[in-house]
Amino acid sequence: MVTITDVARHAGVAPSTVSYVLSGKRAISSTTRQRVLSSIRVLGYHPHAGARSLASNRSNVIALVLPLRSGMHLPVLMQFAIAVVTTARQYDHDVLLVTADEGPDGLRRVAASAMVDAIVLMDVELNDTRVPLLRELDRPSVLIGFPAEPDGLTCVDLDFFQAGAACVEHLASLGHKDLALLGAPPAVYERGTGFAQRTRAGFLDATDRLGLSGIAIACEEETDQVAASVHTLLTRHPEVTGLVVHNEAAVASIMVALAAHGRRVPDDLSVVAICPDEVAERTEPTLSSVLIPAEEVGAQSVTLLMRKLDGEIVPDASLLAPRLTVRGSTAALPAAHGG
Amino acid sequence: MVTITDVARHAGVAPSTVSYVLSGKRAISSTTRQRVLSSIRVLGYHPHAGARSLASNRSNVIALVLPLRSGMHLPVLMQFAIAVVTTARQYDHDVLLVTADEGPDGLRRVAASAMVDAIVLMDVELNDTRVPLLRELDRPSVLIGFPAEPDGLTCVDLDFFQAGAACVEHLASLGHKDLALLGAPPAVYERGTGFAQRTRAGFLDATDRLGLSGIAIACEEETDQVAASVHTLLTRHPEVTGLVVHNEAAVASIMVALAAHGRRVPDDLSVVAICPDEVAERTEPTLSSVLIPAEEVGAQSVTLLMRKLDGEIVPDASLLAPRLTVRGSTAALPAAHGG
DNA sequence: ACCCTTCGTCGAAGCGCTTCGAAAGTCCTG
DNA sequence: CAGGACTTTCGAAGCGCTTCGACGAAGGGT
Repeated sequence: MVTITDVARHAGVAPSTVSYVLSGKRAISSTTRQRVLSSIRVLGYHPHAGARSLASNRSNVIALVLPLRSGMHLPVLMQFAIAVVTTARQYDHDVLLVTADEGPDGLRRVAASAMVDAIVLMDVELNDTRVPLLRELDRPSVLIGFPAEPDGLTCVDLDFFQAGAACVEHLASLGHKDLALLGAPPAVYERGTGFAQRTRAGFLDATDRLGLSGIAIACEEETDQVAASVHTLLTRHPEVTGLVVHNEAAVASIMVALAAHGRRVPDDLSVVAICPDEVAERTEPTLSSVLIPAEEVGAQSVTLLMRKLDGEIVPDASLLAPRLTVRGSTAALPAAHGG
Repeated sequence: MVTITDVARHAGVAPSTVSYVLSGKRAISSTTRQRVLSSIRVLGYHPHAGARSLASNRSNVIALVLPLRSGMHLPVLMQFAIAVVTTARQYDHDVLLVTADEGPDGLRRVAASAMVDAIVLMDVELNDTRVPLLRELDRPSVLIGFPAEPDGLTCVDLDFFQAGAACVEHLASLGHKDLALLGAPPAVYERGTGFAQRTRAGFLDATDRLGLSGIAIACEEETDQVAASVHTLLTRHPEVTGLVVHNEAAVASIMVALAAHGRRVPDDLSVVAICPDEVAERTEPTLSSVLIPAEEVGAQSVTLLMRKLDGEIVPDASLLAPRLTVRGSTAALPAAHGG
């Protein structure tokens, strides 16, 4: 192994000088710096991470904590993770992947052993058991999602309230007056995952505000139950012409169920989904949708974390604006509608 | 921060004694051990990871390297990742997530800086640029997937050859004689990702061996192109009654396209897929399938890695046997078939 | 010519841990 | 009861790095 002493000897300087060249914490003359850098290159020197973290109290590693319930939609989780890693690297940090199945102890361990400098919590729930722990740990942290009491915590997420509203506004602009929301499974609402509720609130608020009729119902993920939900909705509320779907897993089944009911999309019924682009583009017709900007959320959370590590004060809540992409599943309501 | 010296003082022993209690590398009397352990608990001591890695040359961290092309199916990747983390924890190791977008340098960096003891490479391709680097690094490693020249490398994967064969055998056992394989997109075959080719080889070998007719064609992932492929297949080869699908992303579209052609599954056509269970269970009818045992592969790779870290010799190739689950998409060929 | 800065570099201490050799204590054996 | 063989614990060195104080050399003002 090549050590800083080897580099120093090769360059004819003191080890501390090499350290200062690398960290830039003191001025080093240009000629010396060049000599040191070239020695580093020649010898293929890489600082020993452990030694560095021992001496400097900084590991340059952040923890990325996966949610407790892996019921969460995996591809989106993965997109988050990739964005977090990529962004962290831009700040010269690495990422330690921590699962919650050790319980909160895993978090405590990586923090207390000085393995990580800071923490990103993914897919935070309203009553997340990891959150109290986070408060007692002294490490900077950022949450993706919102817990019940986010005071003093830094949280990042898509603005689901706005997302729900954006869907309503889009449908309203096309002339639709009778809207429905097919949301997450009932269990998700009960569990109190914030995003489902916030979407529903945004949906209801917007329909109210615009003087439209809006029905919000939960929706399971399994094909047959989806069919049942759709059946119930369409028979009880045949007047509905605009449908908002906030349930990635059920999207495909819902489209099938609508077809089975003889409702053509978008001719008879316009559909807007809140889901990743890839899901929206894999249906027939493609879905107008509000995407979950996983990359943006991941990148933003790391950026905030780095600012906190630098001692900056950052805003408590960062809500990323929804972006609605119009595709093939929404169309204007025909002028003469039976009503 | 609580250090080993604090613990030693509290327990009335030398720091080295505490260290030996923790590592078990020397015998410590039961009474002393109890005293030390209780001090550790009382003080809430966690060893400093950096100091430990500096002194012992072991970081107890392994690198998990994501594939270069994130085109790979993300949920499966995530399942791998979770399994790797969970298993690593059982061996008291943590996992550093490394993306390949820094190029091979990222790998070199984490290895050379002693940040990780060993490396797991996910989704290895036939001509993977990371593989030569792995050979020059001295760290133990395990690959998930097979490169073109796996000599001397430890590789783990589903046995795709057997998987292709298993699908054929299942269909054959139901009396089907004319089979087809809808595989990965052409680009995947060209790129040389081993698993696609191995499945095809297994499929063709088995049809050959059993004296069946077998047609293997590639298949894109987009809905309209899938429809075109299915159309071509069914019109050119109307005799086909058994279909093997090895393309997760296209599964749903294929089912739709078959229906559009008036082919009922499984009445007119039996379908077996090679895909994760969740995909197989979300179609109508549910799909008989060979699953990609992501958890098993992830766990197995870590287990092998740990054995290598302990200096054991492990087998070069670990092929996990396919397991076929019969669901609703396969049925016996009616005795009298127009042929 | 002198003192006072400023700049660039060096040397040494110390981060918290592991590990090796040795010391102290215990127990047999002859 | 001396001497060997263990057992259990200690002390100190050292892992590779950062950082702080200090020092010599230049430069500026008087």
